[in-house]
Amino acid sequence: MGIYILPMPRAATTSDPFNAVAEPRRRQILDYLALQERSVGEIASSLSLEQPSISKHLKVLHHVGLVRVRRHGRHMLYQTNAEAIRPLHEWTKTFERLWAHQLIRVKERAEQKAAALEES
Amino acid sequence: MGIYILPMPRAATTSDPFNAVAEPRRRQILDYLALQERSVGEIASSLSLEQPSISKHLKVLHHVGLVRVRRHGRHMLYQTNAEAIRPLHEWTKTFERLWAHQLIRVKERAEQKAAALEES
DNA sequence: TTGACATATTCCCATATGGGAATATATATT
DNA sequence: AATATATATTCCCATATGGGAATATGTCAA
Repeated sequence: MGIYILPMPRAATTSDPFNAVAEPRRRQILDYLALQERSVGEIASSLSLEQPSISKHLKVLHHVGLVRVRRHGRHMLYQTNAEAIRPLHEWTKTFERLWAHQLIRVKERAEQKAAALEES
Repeated sequence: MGIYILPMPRAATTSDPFNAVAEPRRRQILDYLALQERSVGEIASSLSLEQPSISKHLKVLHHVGLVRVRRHGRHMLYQTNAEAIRPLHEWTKTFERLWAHQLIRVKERAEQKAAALEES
C-alpha cells in the first residue's frame, strides 16, 4: 500500500466520492441515511436489497468518508456524512453560471423567433 | 422466453452523467471546455493525452449529453453543455443544509470542550 | 486525383465490479 | 455454556473499462 495511481482500467469505486457516488444504489443509501442513522438491516429492507450487498456498498461509502458508523449493541448504525458530498457540490457549482447563460440564450432565441413570426 | 436480468457488474460510463463524470480525465475535459469550444487536437495537447483517448472520452461525454459538437472543416469543436451537469448539482444540493448543520454541531462540541477545560 | 491533416474506430488485455450464495465473525440473551 | 441475531467477508463470474498501438474514415488543398 502507498501511493499507487496507475494501470487501472477504471478508477476504483473507493478511489474518491465521485466514483463512489456513480452507483445508483449508493446514492439511494445516502439519501436514505441523510436525516437519521439506520441499521444495516433497516437499510436492506427499506431499499429491497440483500444484506450482503448493502454491507458492501456501505464499505465503499465508508472508505471514502461518505458515511459514519457507530456500534449500538449488535447493530451498526450508519449515517450520511454530508460534508463529504461537498466537493462534488463545489465542482458542479463551477458550471452554475454557464447553464444560466445558456438558458438565457435559449430564451432570447425563442423570443426572436416569436417576433419574426409576428412580423410575417 | 422470460425476463433475463443481465448482470451489470458496474453501470456503464455512458449510462448517466454520474458515471460519465466519475472519471477524472473527463472532469478535466469538461473544465477545459467550459468556457470555449476546442478541437480534439487542442484538448489532447492541453491535457497531455493521446488523441484516441480524448476521442473516446468525448464519445462518452457526448453520449450522456455533457458536451456538444459541431464540425468546422476538418476539426470537430467540442464544448461543455453545462445544463447536463445540473442534475448532479441538484442532487448534491439536497445535502447542503445538512453539512451546514453538522458543522454547527462540530463547532458547538468544540466550544463545550474548551469550556470544560477552562473549568478544570 | 494525390497527399496531408484531423478525428474516429478497432483490437488488445489486466483489472475492478455488483449481485447471489454460502460462510465467517461479533454481540446479545438465556 | 449454547443459541439466536446482526453484520461482514469470501467465492464465483460475466462484463465494461482505459490506455496504447495500429488502422480506418473524413475533409481540405493543390
